[in-house]
Amino acid sequence: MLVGARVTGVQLRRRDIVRQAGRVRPRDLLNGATIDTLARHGKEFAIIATDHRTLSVHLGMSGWLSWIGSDVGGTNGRATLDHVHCVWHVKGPHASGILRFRDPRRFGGLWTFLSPQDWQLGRLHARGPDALTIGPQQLTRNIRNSRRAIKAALLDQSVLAGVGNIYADEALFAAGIHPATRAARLAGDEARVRLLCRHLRSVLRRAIRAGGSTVRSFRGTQGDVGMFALKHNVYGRAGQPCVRCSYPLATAQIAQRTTVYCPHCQRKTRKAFAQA
DNA sequence: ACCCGCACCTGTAAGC
DNA sequence: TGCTTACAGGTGCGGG
Repeated sequence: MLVGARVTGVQLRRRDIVRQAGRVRPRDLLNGATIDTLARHGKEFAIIATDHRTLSVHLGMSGWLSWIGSDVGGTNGRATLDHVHCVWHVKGPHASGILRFRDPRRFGGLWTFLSPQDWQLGRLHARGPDALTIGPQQLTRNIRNSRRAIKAALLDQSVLAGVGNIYADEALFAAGIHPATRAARLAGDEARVRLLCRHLRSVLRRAIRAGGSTVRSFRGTQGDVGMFALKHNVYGRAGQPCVRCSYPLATAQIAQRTTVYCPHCQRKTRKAFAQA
């Protein structure tokens, strides 16, 4: 809906959601631009204009981009303007409508750049490879000198970009890896790193296909809930029986985040797993 | 160099 | 009902 369309108006309702010093002009927020492409790396998204102006968006914990097509008076049309920090009016050959950035907690934000290269330099330089494409060799290289828990490493966006608390827990469960396993120790086990990479990709792909994980407030651009939470095997299921072995799922705090895992299916070493 | 702990926000649900 | 507390999808920074 956005690609090929022209931004005919921008309304910034809350200045400090744009993470930039000094004045923010409408043109910084793509006013007047024609949208050329959309890009994403990890959890960061960008709208790139034909004149190379680039606006990047991070949703943080509670951010939401919503689309209200002017042709449908959908339910989003009556949605509240509470915590809507920026509004774009868009006219295009395929669709016209209103894009809104809403973020109650304001952990998310907008970043403005003159080119996609500036976006790379300014925001992506410290990010690891995207979780959907990272290979076992790259992952091994990025964790082999780290003594922290593998869960903490997966949450570190400079190791790999795109995995958060939900999908870290889900991927570790799928791969049968204990979340507290030392990253460097795991790096020494080629087979298990390969397994982890495969499951990271598969969990993320399936979650995207299901429209994401709605735990409480998450919504897709059309206001729809994501159905992947129904498929969570561990996240949000502490105390409930493991789907694989029925043993009650345990919780731990790792990197200050609630971590849910199966103490039976996720052993720290393959040896222990084999002995079980 | 690495990584922990906390701060940054608001909304919601549970407990009393 | 109303007040208090705990917790939630993320990241950036100070400092140990």
